[in-house]
Amino acid sequence: MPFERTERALAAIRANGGRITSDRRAIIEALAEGSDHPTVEELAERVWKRNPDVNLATIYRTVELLENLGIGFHVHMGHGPSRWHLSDEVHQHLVCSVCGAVIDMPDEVLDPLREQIAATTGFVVDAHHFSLTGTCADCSNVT
Amino acid sequence: MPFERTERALAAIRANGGRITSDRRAIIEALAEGSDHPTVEELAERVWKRNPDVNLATIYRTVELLENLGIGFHVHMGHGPSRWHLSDEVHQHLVCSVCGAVIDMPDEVLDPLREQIAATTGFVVDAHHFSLTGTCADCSNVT
DNA sequence: TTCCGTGCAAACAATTTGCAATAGA
DNA sequence: TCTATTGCAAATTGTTTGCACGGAA
Repeated sequence: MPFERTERALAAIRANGGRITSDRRAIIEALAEGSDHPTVEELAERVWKRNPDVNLATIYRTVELLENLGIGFHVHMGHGPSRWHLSDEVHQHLVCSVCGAVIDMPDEVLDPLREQIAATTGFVVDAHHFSLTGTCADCSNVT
Repeated sequence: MPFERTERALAAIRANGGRITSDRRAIIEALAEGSDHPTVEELAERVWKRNPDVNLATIYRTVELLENLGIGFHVHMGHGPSRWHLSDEVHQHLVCSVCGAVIDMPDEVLDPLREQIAATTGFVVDAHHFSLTGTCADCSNVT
């Protein structure tokens, strides 16, 4: 699975006239390896296990490239740095503002809201770009 | 209205053992004066019309104070700096990622979603902290 | 052989902080 | 008076950029 995603991303870069470098391969493998949402710093840790010589700026440039090609996205989950994931993992994120826990939700949970908002305002909600903040079950109970 | 909100905020500070300074009064008046969501820089412009000597750091410290007292909030609306508003203006924001337009929605639009998520996960969605991104009616049509 | 991609270090934007001076209560 | 608040400048954090070199195609 991670392998397929890696190859698909590399193919997209190639199809766009971009070059496949060992740096890019290491970065994309590191991003495809988990189903989580690493920050650039966290991604760098993984990349450096493969190739310690990859520069941070290169990682920034590569995730930006992936986003421009529509195969990568960044999400803001609370304060702090952006978090990155590949596009075949689109879903919503519930982030607890007390303990920081992250709960993934299928993208469709927003469908009723989307329909209502589209009907009344014409606005098409996309919203994977931001997470939904709130309080998780554990933190709600501890009061 | 802006006057009342200003007095209420000042009272909350006083009730908490804080001191009322001319800087804080100017900052809160500037924030209460509109129903919009200024960044700290934009807020500073308004503050400086009242008192040009207020330091930026003081504005940062004051909005942080308001937030700690529960009478002010910041929202992330797309990239760029946080935007601030007083707590009696709680609502959701739809932000168009194409043209940047901001549409305010009553907070209750999220109620059905809140109920569904609470029922299935126990997570209590708060969510005024982030805006909902997407594409506004105009930008959707232009394709 | 061409350019694209990369390293490096400096630039940047938004925000925070330490500390001495100042001013509310 | 006593301590919270402020100014100032420096430090931080996350990210971007200019430019010369090196490596894919």
